[in-house]
Formats: sequence, C-alpha cells, structure tokens
Amino acid sequence: MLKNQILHGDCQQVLQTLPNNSVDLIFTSPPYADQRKHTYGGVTPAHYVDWFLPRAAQFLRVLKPTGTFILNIKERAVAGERHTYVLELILKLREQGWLWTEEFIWHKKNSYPGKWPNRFRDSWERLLQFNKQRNFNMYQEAVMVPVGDWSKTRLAKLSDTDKIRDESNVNSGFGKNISNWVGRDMVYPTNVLHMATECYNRNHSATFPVGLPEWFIKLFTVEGDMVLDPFVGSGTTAVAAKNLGCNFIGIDINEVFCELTTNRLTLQTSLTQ
Amino acid sequence: MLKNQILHGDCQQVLQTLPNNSVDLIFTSPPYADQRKHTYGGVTPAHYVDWFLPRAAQFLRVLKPTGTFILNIKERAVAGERHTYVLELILKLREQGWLWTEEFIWHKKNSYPGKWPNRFRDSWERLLQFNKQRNFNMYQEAVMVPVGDWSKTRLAKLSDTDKIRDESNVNSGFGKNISNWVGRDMVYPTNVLHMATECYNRNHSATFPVGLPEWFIKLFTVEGDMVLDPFVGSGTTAVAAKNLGCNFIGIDINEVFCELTTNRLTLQTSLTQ
DNA sequence: GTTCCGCATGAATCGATAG
DNA sequence: ACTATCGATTCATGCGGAA
Repeated sequence: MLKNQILHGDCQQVLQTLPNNSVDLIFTSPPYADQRKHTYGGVTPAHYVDWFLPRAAQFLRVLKPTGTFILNIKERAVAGERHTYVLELILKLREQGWLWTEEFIWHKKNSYPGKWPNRFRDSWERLLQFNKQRNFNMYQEAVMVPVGDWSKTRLAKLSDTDKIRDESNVNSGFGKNISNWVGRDMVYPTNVLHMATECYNRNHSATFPVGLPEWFIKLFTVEGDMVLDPFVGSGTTAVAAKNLGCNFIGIDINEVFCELTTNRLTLQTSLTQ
Repeated sequence: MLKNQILHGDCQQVLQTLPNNSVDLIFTSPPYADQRKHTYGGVTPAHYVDWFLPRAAQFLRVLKPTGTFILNIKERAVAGERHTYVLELILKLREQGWLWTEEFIWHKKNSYPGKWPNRFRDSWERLLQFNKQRNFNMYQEAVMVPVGDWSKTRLAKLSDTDKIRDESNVNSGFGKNISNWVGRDMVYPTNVLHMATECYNRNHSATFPVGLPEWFIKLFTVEGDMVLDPFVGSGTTAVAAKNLGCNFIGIDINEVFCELTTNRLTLQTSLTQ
C-alpha cells in the first residue's frame, strides 16, 4: 500500500486510490474561504460547504472506524460579521455521518496585528474533532504535561492585568522534552492549546507550528499508524508524522507545494524544529 | 424608568415592561441546557433553541441600535458528541435579525479537574457578540493591557532602520516604524480572555468571575449606561455594572436568587472582588 | 559553542476610492 | 448600486548573523 509520499492532485480524486478504512488520523488545515478569486483554490465563503462535503465523504471512507479526523479552520469576517460557513459545515458533516466529538481551541499567542474600530485581533482557531463512532483510539498519556509550581503559587496572586493577559506556558509542554519531566507530577491537558504561529518563511502562507499536528498525532496514533493530510501545503503535518514514527500520505493540488514538501521531508535535518 | 433592580419572573414576560431601544448592553449567561429538570424549567438540548428565540426577540427589541448583546454559553457533550444547539442558535438569531459580529473565547484557567476516556477537561466557553447594526459603540481604550515583555528587550536599543518606516519586502502591506513604540506601555487585547472561574454560589450552575462582565461593560458602555442581564442568577453582572457606575436591570425566574442578589448588591463591600 | 540582538513576517480587516 | 482594488493599522516570535 501507498505510504510516505506526497501526492499531487485534488484530494477528491486522489483519495479514490486509497482503500476503505486504512487511515488512523486525518489532520488537515484546508485552504480557508476567501473573497478573492486568485488565491489558493479561490473558494468563497458562500460556496465553502458545497466544496468541502464531497471531499469529506472521501475522508469518511478512508478513515478507520477507530480513527479521528481533526479539522483546523476559522471563519473570516465578512461585512462586519463572522461568516457562518464553519457552523453550517459542522451541521452538514454530522448529516454525512460524522460525530462531532469535540472542539479544541488553538490560542495563537502571536496573532496577526492590526486595529479596527469594531473588533480586536483574532487570536484563536478551531480544531474540530470528528469521529466515525463513539469508541475511537485515544492515547491520553502521550500528551500529559508537567504540573508546574505555577498552579500552586501563581493562581494565588493574580493581578488584574494577569487576569486579562496570557502570561504562561502552562499548557504548552508540548512534546519536546517530556523525558526531562519524568518523575514529576504529570497531569492531563485541557482542550485549549497555547502555541505561537511560525513566522518562518516557507513560501506558504498558512504555516501552523509543527507542534500542533504533533500533539494530535501523539494523542490519536501509535508508531506505525497512518496519518493523512489531504491539504498538506508546506508539509508540516507530514514532518510531524515522520518525526513521531508514523506513516503518512500528503496530498496537495499545488504542484510547487508538493515538490517543496517532498524536499523538506528529505532534508529534514534542519526542519524538525 | 425602571433601573437598578432585580426583577422576579421569566424574562420573556418581564421584559415586556421595558421600552424599545433602552438598553446599551445585554450580558448574560443563560441556564445551560440540561437533561435534568432542576434548572430553569428543565430545558433540554433538543428544545433549547425554541426556548431561547422568543426571549431573544425581546432582547432585540429593548436593545439600542448602537448596543451589544453578549451571550456566554457552551454546549454540553451529549452521547459522546458536542451538541449542536449553540450552532443552531447562532444561525437562528441571525434569521431573527441579529448580526453575529464576533466570538470571544473565555479560557478558564482553573477549569474543574476530571478525566474521561474520550475527552479532556473543557476549559473554555463561548462569548458570542451580537449586534443590531454594523455601527455600534465600542470603547477599546477602556480595556487596553500592558505590552508584552518582548518590548523591553526589543525597544531597548533601536537600529537605524527602526527609526524610519520600514516597508515590508514581501508586499504583505505591512510596514513598521519601531520607534513609534518607544514609551508605549499599553496595547489592545485580543479576542481570547484568560480568567479563572469563581464559585460564589454553588447553587447556581453558571458562575463566572465578576471580571468577565466587567471587561465587556468597560468595552461596550460608559458610565450611566444601562446594562441588562435577563438571567441574572447570583447577580454577578449586576455587581459588575454597579462597580463601574452603570445602571442595571437583572431578571431571574428563581425568587431565591432574586433575593440573594438583592442582598448581595446592598452588602457589596465584601463582594466586589 | 553560547548568548545576544537585529529584523522580517504572519489564515487580517476595514473604509475609501476607483471601475 | 455593486464589485474590485488599495492603503492603513499593529504585536509577538524565532531565525540567523554577530559578539
């Protein structure tokens, strides 16, 4: 079976070559809906749900019954309002047979700057968890975080500004040096993830930190499992899967991104951070 | 006109005594949908939207055109899934004439411990912002926060390029003049709020910290404006409004809560924290 | 080899202006 | 009227070269 490759094409077609029930985790950040016509995909908010659903039907087919689908998405502001296409998508995905198990929040500590008269900077995105059945594989111990002295001393003396500001890495012990913490008290994380976006120049505008897919890969797979990203872009999900000893398949409609990602995966020495 | 009182009754009826366009801010945390019958009439998730909509119609009527409605809500997990009543409610409120301007996230830093095989602790809630029109009152300066630590080192010594406007190379449209930042201590916040929960009254399921309504009252009103909480419960919104020099009206269907809140407001010395 | 520090960049949004 | 393009605004991070 196909594995550890970046495939070029529209995932709606490419996925037809994958067998049923063969993927353990789908983690993807699809191109966000956009008003403009020239950008990646050029899908407008009004057409987003119709565009997404046939692709999601393929996701449903290739995912194992015990597998999980994580969708990273955020609606944009249109005419002064948050658009509703993400809400509608969730409802339609349930009609398609998905269970909407959970919604995680990614808090982006370094969100895009700017000032407007009617809203503040948007510093969070949705990570929607969908499953095929109520019983799915989840390895909670793999993402435990150390309980710092923080929780004991810090909460006792919160100033007003502290209450508003984010000032900590409490829940961000993601991965890296977990072994250093063995022997200390470990606790389970919550459904709010704190991570900064990566500003590293990858010639791809949509860069989420590699720690984000890593966290979900640890949580929902074991070594040797299959991870799929049908909108792989600059390949962050594939890098995360490779780092963690998983097999992966990445798909992208943009051939340049496919080549960049393939190169990134072979030259991985400098790109694992 | 009626002001600074806690009124007993179902807000759907009680609100009929308020005039049109008379409220500057509605901040409320309605009783959560529940399978059990103890709460507000025992509203189940399946009936939640139908129960809420006629009340929201009254909110729309009494709110000033420049006013704002903030709804603190979070869907429950039912049968292994997040229930969809909040999503459906947003869509229906828009049909009713509301604009869905923004969704703030309340990150509950000390969410209640617990462990389940299929999900982590839920440590965030939605704060949905609705408006009657695109132009509404917003006083952003009232909620500015201290600039991050990055500025201490970053601004310590300026290079030559820092002193002039440095246009971004990549046509992202973003230039900067770092020297503008010297001496600036406060910045605008984002749409993610970090606050610990409080447990003022354990008999009321929805206990939020007084800092939460305070933040929105500062942002959307000035002194003397009218704040309404149609599900006032233990009175936190009313306390916040009083602290900030606003007028308020609180409504609750539970007579015991009405009495407790009225007492809390008179004994306010020890309860403003 | 470390630490320090300069500096580009990022899933943005609004209002005005031009076609 | 309605759409498309453009200019203005702004905060935190991590890379990479220098010390």
